[in-house]
Amino acid sequence: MKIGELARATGTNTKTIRFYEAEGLMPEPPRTTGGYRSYDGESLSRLEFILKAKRLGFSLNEIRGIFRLHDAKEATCIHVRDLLDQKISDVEASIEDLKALKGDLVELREHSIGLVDCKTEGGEICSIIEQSDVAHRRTAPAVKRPR
Amino acid sequence: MKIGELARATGTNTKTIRFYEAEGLMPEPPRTTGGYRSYDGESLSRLEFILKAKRLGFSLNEIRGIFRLHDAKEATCIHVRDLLDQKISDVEASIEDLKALKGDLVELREHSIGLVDCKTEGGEICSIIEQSDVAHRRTAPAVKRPR
DNA sequence: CTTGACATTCCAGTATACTGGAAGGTTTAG
DNA sequence: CTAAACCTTCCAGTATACTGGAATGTCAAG
Repeated sequence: MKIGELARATGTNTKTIRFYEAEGLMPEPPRTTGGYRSYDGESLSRLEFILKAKRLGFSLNEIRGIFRLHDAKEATCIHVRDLLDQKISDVEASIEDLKALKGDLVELREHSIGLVDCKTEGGEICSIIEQSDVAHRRTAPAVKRPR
Repeated sequence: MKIGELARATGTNTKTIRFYEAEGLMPEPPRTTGGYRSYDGESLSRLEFILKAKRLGFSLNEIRGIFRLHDAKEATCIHVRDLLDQKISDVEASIEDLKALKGDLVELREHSIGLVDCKTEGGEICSIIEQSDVAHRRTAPAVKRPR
């Protein structure tokens, strides 16, 4: 199986697979006489594993950690269970943060209904934001939505 | 006001202020004879504005957009209101994503209680993750928590 | 005059996860 | 034989928001 086939089989692309190899997530596969990477079913499983774990919100670094145990032939389940617990509590905390942020934003939005214009009087930039009292907030998390 | 004082007054640091200047968020201030940046109250307001907006989850790029209007002497409130609406719906969508992710993770966690060990039998890496059916999920958002 | 705190510029690095492109080699069909 | 499709390496760039450090200059106190 060449790299392009593996890419198609997993819904990734060749760049990403080579990147994972360079990052030590995928093992270096044997090569054909022409120098092409030649993958087997194990590579396919490994790549599928990476993609599943990523979908669950594991970082490449966390995935690397799982593989380190696996490649040292140690049991990974206990470790993964811990990661899972950690991730669940991180996700819960993130949800709470976002709810608090949403509260602040909605309040600001409601407050801004009355303002027809906040045209720069005396050095103001935008009274909606300037009049917000967000000293209690930590910097909000990124919420960029994929298009 | 020198850069260090401005930093102290706002709870930032000098590196960040110079960075904002390089990014076009802070104007280039006048210099003392010695070449030191010399800030006034307007700079202070501007920096405070940046920090408030950031706390509300606006990116530097979005803040730049607000300033572009302001510096062109156009009303910023309508624009900010739109940003606010956008951000609110982004935050709502993020919350929903995270709830779905949490559901998946909790399910996996519960499923994993029964497993004493998933020691590598026949090429398995970790059955907790491998047996998860996450084809329906898009890649989960980052949930790294600041320590 | 010296010392220390503060300032300057400039370049480079951090973290994350890739992506783009150049320049070239291999394989397969026609 | 040639053209297309696919592969190779290597370097650099994307986005975000800074941070670190070197080498050097300024200023006020003692």
